[in-house]
Amino acid sequence: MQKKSQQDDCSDCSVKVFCLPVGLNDSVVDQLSSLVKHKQILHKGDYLFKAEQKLEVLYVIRSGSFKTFQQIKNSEHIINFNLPGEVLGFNALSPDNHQLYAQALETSSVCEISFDNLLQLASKGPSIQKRLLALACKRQEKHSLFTLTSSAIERVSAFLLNLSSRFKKRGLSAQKFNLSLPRQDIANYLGLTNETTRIMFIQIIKEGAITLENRQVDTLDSSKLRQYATLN
Amino acid sequence: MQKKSQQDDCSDCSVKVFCLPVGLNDSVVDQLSSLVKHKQILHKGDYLFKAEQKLEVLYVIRSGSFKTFQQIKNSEHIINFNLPGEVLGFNALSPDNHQLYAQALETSSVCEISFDNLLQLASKGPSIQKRLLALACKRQEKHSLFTLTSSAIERVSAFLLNLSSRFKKRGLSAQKFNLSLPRQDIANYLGLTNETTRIMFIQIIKEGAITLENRQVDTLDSSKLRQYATLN
DNA sequence: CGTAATCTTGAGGATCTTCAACTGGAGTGG
DNA sequence: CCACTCCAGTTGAAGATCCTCAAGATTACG
Repeated sequence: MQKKSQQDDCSDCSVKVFCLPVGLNDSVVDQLSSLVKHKQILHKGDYLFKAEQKLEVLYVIRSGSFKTFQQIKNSEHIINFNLPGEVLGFNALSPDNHQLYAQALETSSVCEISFDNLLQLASKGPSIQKRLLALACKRQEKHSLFTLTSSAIERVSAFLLNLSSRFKKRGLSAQKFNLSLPRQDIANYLGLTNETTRIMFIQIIKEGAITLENRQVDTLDSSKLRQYATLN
Repeated sequence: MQKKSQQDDCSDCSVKVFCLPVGLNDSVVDQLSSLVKHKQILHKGDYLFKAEQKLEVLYVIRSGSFKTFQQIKNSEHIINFNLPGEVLGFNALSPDNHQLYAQALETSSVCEISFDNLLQLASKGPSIQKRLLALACKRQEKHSLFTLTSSAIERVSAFLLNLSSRFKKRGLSAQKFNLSLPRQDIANYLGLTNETTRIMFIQIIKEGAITLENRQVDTLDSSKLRQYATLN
């Protein structure tokens, strides 16, 4: 196998601290790195995969962001938003093909790992196996953010807090960040209409828990937000 | 290792067609079988595991039923109902301990498999590895049943259809089955109040889509139910 | 048989959605 | 540079859906 260039090496990747390699030792990471096909570029609106496709590769987001959604009778239901370092594709494991669509929210790049190769590698030791299982399980479910009975303001607050903490984990500001997704998509994700979502945003802004301009959140006050998020 | 008695052998187990061994060849199943500690009995209300406990074993339900739920501020939120053949415990993989409580709804029995031993076995081949990953992913998420914007009647109908198909898969009647769980729990699971849930049940019964006595569903008309479940 | 738990019922009200009209900015073509 | 369309976002009124609450009926179970 040909030696990859420096920039394509997992051990130098800027997202490696959230990505597959977390917790693996260097020699395993090197083997992993050799399996990775790097840097497919997608533009806003491009699909990374669609429902019904078979699982052949897992994708790791290297930059940008994606949304995953299911399509029911011409209406889409957004399942998740995904940020750099997150792994997409596990949902295709059972049943045997993708259940979701994954679409780029902005210009983004991904790494590809052939699923078969990954399983081969996993056979060699339980560490990567355990890591794979943990990733497969981690796929955030909404009930970790809010419950089916949460009110509109709880959902919006929980969403903002969740985004904030995920940006922070990535070394970005927890107070200032960009909502790369349209208001409509946020509402859809939260199970609300965009009108209701807007009213909640206004309320949150009035109370001084965030300031917002265009899609740019500034000065997020997480303690105030937490008050809203945990009324239930 | 001591030879297990006939009744404790996976290859003779009545739930093996839904359980871990699905799709594995006989020799792997034999190895798996030797790892399994059989038949812990739990009674109604007993906990199989609680949140914060560390993951040491996976459980397979052999008979009976369980509910899993999370506890937030003294109120429980039911995540799932589980039937024989289903595997419990994966939710403890990430982060490093159980996030949920699992409680028996009736007298039930489970098999235990040490997680470490299972990983050892998985190292020997990608088939069981893939099976494990698939199971970890399969844990039904509610968005496969209904969405956050589904109405009360859609949720109740979808719930009944889901139960029906799961019983059918287990060789039981899809038309007649027992709701082993109190109305309150159904409502909680669906994100509704028990009053609303009851009204929906009444409506469904009036339309002739099911008949119901105590907790016993008879003559479930799945095509009528499907009409309700897919209004969205 | 008695107590506790679960289920039932109905009135009133809060929350969220629906609908329809309006605003404003981005992109396009004259 | 201006008019035009298109799309996302904004706003408010009216109404549907679902929840809250409280009280009574029924069932489960020791």
